[in-house]
Amino acid sequence: MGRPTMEDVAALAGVSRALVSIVYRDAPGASDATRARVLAAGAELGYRPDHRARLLGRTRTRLLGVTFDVQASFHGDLVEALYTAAESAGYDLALSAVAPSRSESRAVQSLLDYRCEALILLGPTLKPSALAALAESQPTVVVARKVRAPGVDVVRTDDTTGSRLAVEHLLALGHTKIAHIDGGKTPGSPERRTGYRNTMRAARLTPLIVPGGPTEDEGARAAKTFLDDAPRATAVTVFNDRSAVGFLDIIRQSRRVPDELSVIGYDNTTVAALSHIDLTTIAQDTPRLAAHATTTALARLAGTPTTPDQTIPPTLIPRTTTGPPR
Amino acid sequence: MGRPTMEDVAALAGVSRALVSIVYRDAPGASDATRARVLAAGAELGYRPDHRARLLGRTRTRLLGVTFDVQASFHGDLVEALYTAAESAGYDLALSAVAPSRSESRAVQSLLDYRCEALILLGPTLKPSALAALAESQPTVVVARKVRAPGVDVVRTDDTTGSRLAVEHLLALGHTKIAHIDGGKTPGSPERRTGYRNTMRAARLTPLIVPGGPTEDEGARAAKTFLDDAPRATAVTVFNDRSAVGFLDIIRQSRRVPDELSVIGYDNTTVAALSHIDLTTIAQDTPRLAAHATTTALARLAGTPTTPDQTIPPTLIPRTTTGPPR
DNA sequence: TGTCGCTACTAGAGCGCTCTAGTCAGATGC
DNA sequence: GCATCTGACTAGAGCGCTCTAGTAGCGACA
Repeated sequence: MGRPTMEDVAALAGVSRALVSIVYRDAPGASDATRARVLAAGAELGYRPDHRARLLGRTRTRLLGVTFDVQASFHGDLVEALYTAAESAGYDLALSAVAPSRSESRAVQSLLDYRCEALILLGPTLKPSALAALAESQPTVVVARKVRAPGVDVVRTDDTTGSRLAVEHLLALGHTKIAHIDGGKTPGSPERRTGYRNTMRAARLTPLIVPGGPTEDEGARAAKTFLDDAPRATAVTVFNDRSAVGFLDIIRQSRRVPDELSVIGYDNTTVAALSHIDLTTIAQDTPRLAAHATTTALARLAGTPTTPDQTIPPTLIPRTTTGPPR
Repeated sequence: MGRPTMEDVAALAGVSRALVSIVYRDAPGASDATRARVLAAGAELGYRPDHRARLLGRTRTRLLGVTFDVQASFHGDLVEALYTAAESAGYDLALSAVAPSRSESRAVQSLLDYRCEALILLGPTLKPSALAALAESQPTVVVARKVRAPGVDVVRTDDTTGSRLAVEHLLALGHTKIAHIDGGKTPGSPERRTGYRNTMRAARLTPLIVPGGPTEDEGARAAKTFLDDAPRATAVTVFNDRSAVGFLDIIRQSRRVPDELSVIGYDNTTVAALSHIDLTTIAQDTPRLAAHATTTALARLAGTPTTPDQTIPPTLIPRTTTGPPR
């Protein structure tokens, strides 16, 4: 027999199936008394509308497909924020995980099979051409990656501003000898480098960039280069938290942090927040990223023009790895 | 007009809708020639079966509902493994995230609305009574948490064995003075403590347990207690990786690791694998956990008797925080 | 030649909803 | 008193599939 259907509720309440539908959709056309009676009958039977049938019945699925990397904790934050954003727009989320053994195109296909109205891809690695192809059949929003693909909307953090915030924080503390450990050719690295350089120049200071990369190891390696290249620097902005953690691990052997050296990371990962690391960092504004992604997808759906590349300003999270110079 | 339907494919291939269904379900009853012709027509139209309609049409949804914590990277591993396990059983996964702003019961309800055949809950925090209630309407498997609730199957790592492995690794390296930093009243803590104690006793050694907890801070605090209580210990097994990382951070100020002190964590988190931490640890066998969870759910579905509490042995991941005593 | 058995296919009734196009009282207007 | 309107409710046709029951065609066998 399985779970109760709308028919069962209708029979118990002594009304038609259609009326039950009206009540459960919260649509106009039922008196308050009947409404209450139907809901009571539904509750008694433990009725819950079948989502599949509901989706099939109406033209619009009110479903937003989201792909995310199962390992990226930043994606976790975004998914949470997307739930909130989608819900307030009356949409539901269909999640599809990307993992080493589950490719992104696989994940996307399964979302399409559910007839999601739009796609929100978190940090996708698909080629621009593949993204453009997806965008042809439904609105496609890329979050947290800078890509140019026709028809694809991008919502990302303004990394140039992020870097500027980091440098300005250090300037405000009184630092003048500020170096930057860069992220090599990682996405986002050019923007963060530019933000650093521009802010330094605006303050009439000399930028000093140490080559680095996105991992702890590269941060650790950069620490050695840093000691040689910029021994007199009193502060450093690092490409990201992971790199900063590796950097700190080495640098602490010869410098007290923050007394002798202030360090800022980027991303506000959970590792940065660990009490024994307690890294000052730049946080991406996940609720706004999520809200903009949702709004953009819905705007496309509605045929409203969208801004294809939106940047959201990040914020500084001051912790204990930064302080005034000695 | 939207996406092509089965009807469109049928028309193009010059066959009935039912035949197209047969072909796409890979069911017997179509000649090879027709099969090819139908698939060609489908490909030409870019047809993909509508998942919702497919689910509605058949009695069984072949859908496994999974709740997971969006922040727990361990859950990420499990989700990946579950995709693999479910797929080989011909099932698909419906994911529902649990987050601070999205309660577990919320997540479960949305899975039920999709008429999942069974529920797989990763580290759920629901009360046993709530779990039992869920188990009444469909198979419910709890992964990575020890709970006793009628009708609920549990699949978890054998933590006693995990602790034993840790101690045996240290014994094999030649250690005899081995302490344990425990996890307080965290789930799993009693089992891990027991495993440590039993293995020590079996080796005719005196167990020494230092109170601790699951976080970095508690690990760091335990490090101070440890230096007072067990100054002569040459090795220590810590409740989990997070605690071990905090412990290491403090202990390294007075002891060289592993020369003067060997340290083992538990969980094999990504943090443990970071090259500058490189923590020897105990890894949970996620593929097997996932496989057992899936198998158990399907067995319940089939009416086969299940083992309500299954434990999977973990494995030791040797890294550089352990070595022979000086 | 009749009928049995097969394979290859089709017709059509669901699945559990949504939603358009009604019906049918009873209130309102003139 | 009659047409008109409105609010409350129902009938029934989909949505895009699955799946059971059934048919058509054909070779085999007695």
